[in-house]
Amino acid sequence: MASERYNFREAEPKWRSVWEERGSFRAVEDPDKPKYYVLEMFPYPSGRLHVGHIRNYAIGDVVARHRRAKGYNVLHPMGWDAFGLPAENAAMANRVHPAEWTFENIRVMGEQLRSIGLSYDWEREIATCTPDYYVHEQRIFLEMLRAGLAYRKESWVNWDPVDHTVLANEQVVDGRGWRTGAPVEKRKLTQWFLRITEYAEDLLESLKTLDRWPDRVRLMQENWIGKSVGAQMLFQIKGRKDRLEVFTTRPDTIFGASFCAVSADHPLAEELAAKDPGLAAFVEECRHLGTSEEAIETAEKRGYDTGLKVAHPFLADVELPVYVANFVLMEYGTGAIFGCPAGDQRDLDFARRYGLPVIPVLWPQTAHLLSDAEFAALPAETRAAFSGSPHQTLPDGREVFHIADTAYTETSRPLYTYRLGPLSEATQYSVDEAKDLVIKALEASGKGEATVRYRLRDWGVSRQRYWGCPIPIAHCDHCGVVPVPESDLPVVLPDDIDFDKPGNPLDRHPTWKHVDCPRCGAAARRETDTFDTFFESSWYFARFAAPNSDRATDKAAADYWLPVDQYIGGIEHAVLHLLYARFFTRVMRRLGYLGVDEPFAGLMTQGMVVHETYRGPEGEWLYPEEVETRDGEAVRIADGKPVARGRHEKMSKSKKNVVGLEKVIDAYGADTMRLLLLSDSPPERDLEWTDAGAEGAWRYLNRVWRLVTAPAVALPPAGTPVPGDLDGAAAELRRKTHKTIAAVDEDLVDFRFNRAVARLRELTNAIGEASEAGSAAPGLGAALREALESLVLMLGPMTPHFAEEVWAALGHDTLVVDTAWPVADPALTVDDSVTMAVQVNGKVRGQITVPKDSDREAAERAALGEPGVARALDGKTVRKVIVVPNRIVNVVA
RNA sequence: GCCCCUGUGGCGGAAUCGGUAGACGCGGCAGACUCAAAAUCUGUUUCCCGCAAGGGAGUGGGAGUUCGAGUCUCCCCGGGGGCACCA
Repeated sequence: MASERYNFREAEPKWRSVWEERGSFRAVEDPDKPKYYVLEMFPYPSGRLHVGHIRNYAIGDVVARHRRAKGYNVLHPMGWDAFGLPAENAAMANRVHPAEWTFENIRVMGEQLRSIGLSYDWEREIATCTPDYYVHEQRIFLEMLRAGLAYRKESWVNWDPVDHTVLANEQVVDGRGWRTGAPVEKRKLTQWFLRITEYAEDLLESLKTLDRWPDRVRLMQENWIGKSVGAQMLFQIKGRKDRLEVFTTRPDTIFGASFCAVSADHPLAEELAAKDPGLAAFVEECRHLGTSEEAIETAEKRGYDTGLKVAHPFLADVELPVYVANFVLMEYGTGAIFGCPAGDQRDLDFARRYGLPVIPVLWPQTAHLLSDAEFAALPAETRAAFSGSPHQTLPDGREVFHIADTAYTETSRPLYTYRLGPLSEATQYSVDEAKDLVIKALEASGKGEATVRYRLRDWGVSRQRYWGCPIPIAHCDHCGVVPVPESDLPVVLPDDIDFDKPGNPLDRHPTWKHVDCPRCGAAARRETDTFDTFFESSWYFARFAAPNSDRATDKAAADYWLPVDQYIGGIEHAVLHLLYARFFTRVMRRLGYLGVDEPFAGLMTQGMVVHETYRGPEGEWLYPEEVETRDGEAVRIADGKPVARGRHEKMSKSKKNVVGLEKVIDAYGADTMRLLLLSDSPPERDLEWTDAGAEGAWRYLNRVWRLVTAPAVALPPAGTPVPGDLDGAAAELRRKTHKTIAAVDEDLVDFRFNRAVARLRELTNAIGEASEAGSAAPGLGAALREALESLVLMLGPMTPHFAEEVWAALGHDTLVVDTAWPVADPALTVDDSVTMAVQVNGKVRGQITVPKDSDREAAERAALGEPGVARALDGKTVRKVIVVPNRIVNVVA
């Protein structure tokens, strides 16, 4: 006798071991089958998983299982992004070795992932902190070094004072470290860099080919790469031999230039500061200026006059003073600018402060350019209006232009009146024409040229930390920087380290860093920096193709599996990991490892799982299980004190609004959790986790369970064909079944899991209704069996254990994971008759049911015969009837 | 400041092409079963007027295009995100 409720506690472990024994998810290259590589961003093993983490994997598993059922050869691997700072922090806090901490977390999280029935090929599991894995990146690095794609240089870097390490530009968010949130300091250090900028144009251009990526992510990468088209200009420094190199996107404004300025970090500033204590003090001050948003908003535009002058490239009698200015960034362009106060607000603020000329070079062609004298003659209140905009209409009707303290940056007008110095006196050009004229003149005189600049910087990969991949380099007093020979790889991290003091334990290790120079044999020092941990995640997808290869990957296997057909992960990696991985793929192709340029053909960025937050009487965060609702008020269970319900936020340990995985699985089973994670919201949006939602999903599974185990109408045995000539409830159910199959298939391909679930629930409702409606109808049992079996097969990707249990209960001795996706009969997905709405003047006044594809006349006749329509038309003349076949009739009266 | 996304019942959301707005679920309400409860089932649930039949309004606000607009165009408002002293 079947139990009234589905027993997930027994069923879930049982089916998992069946799949495991049969190797159901093992991936083997097979050239005769279409391949499909689905990958979820692999996790950092930080501790325990909660339900918020699972959404990503649940989505990936639906995709993998659906594709498998559709006949694809699916690769669905899982691994661990296992190097990282939390392991070191845990080591310092708990005196546990980072490796021990990491592998324990991998064990726990691996068990957790296994407990939800994800269809991974666990034989391909990798952990990036093992020498087996990182030896390959040491080799790739040495190959990059030889190819000129890696280099060492001294530069200003972002220093995280809490983690005691350098950060890449991508890891600095609003002037703060991405992990610690601490304000980033500037330090000058010698670091290893990877030449990602060499691929800037390719990375930008190829974004256009990634048509299965969200536009949002492509846009963010586009902004990050930040292409600017402009000109490089050379200004001769008076009394010196060298020239000042400046980058501008607006060469057309050169005739409005009134000064040049360089960054405090510019070599010229450093050189001059050595002899000028005032300048040295100013430079020092600039370096301490914060880079946060508030700091920038409030910072005044300040400068220090170096006393140097440069020649204007076109005007022989004009000299421009050179300042060191606090608003010029060394990181962008050349670290030097020319200032055109009329066309740039910062330059204008600066010019007003230091009494520099403001020379308009462009203004709306219809406006009269006021001279200073004309402007001074205006009444005070009229002059005040120019603070808002330099373009004004005077009380006497004259349209005029004069710059007070707002620069004129308008660029949307096609034509300006330009003052292009000797190139042309005031005349009309578009901005683009003016730029071209100036650039041609620059190139003709050897004082500059058209150029393209990118915001993207080379990727600094040195980290002053222990728990990362050692950089395979030795430093020798005689030979300098010497790569470790390939035969000596891997350079393995030492185990015996201590974390008593902050900083890098590799630096303090008594023996590890001492090594004989690979070139001359003299005593040398190992590089003690390790790689940025984004190094590991930049190529792991290629390793999964051949996880045991003695090369980073196997070319044939990689050619078979790559690119990843569907990648799934959080939006937070839109520029970090996803950009680095695209770069690495290009590098690995160049080095002969891969045959593709783009690692991820399809990308889906899933939303977060959010949960209500709770705060107790003292404002402290409370876990959901500490809170209950009494008489509509939230109270703390322990003492009944009132609890404030807060915003619904991303599940996080710090806000305590997490729901433990084990708790949910214990109460409802993994399938209920999976179903809820898929059903309530579209995957790219945030999803609210509620107990009521879990209850609802659990109720649904039991409803299906009862329909199968206690059917109202006896089901024929498995394998009984459905009669071709059904009618009534049986025929209707059959149509519903086939329509659902077609629709769900499409929904899953398009990641509309919430809609797929809704359709399955509709089919379930239809099954329930049909069993009640016509117990005597001929063929109903067979139609019910077909409906139930289709339903179960379609539930397979979402609730896999449940589907197997129900499939067996339906009398099958096969597995759902080995059964093909149901096929919709096209003849059964369309109806013979259609219901059309009838509108009168755009308002719905009735409905008609007519044979499908009825001609216009028939539909019109039926529509006008509707009582509700006739009533609405009473006393009116029909002027026009619009018939949209099979959809709508609109009567215009 | 620039760029992007988004706004639909009490709530999550559906409406693929401009064609019956609110599928499906959550929550609520009423009822059945029960000694009672749980579980389950049935009905109902956008708002307003009405006993009802029926009518009116309605997709953030305003205008427009159209026989017809949640969907297209323009302006405005709210929410979220990205970039940013970027020359």
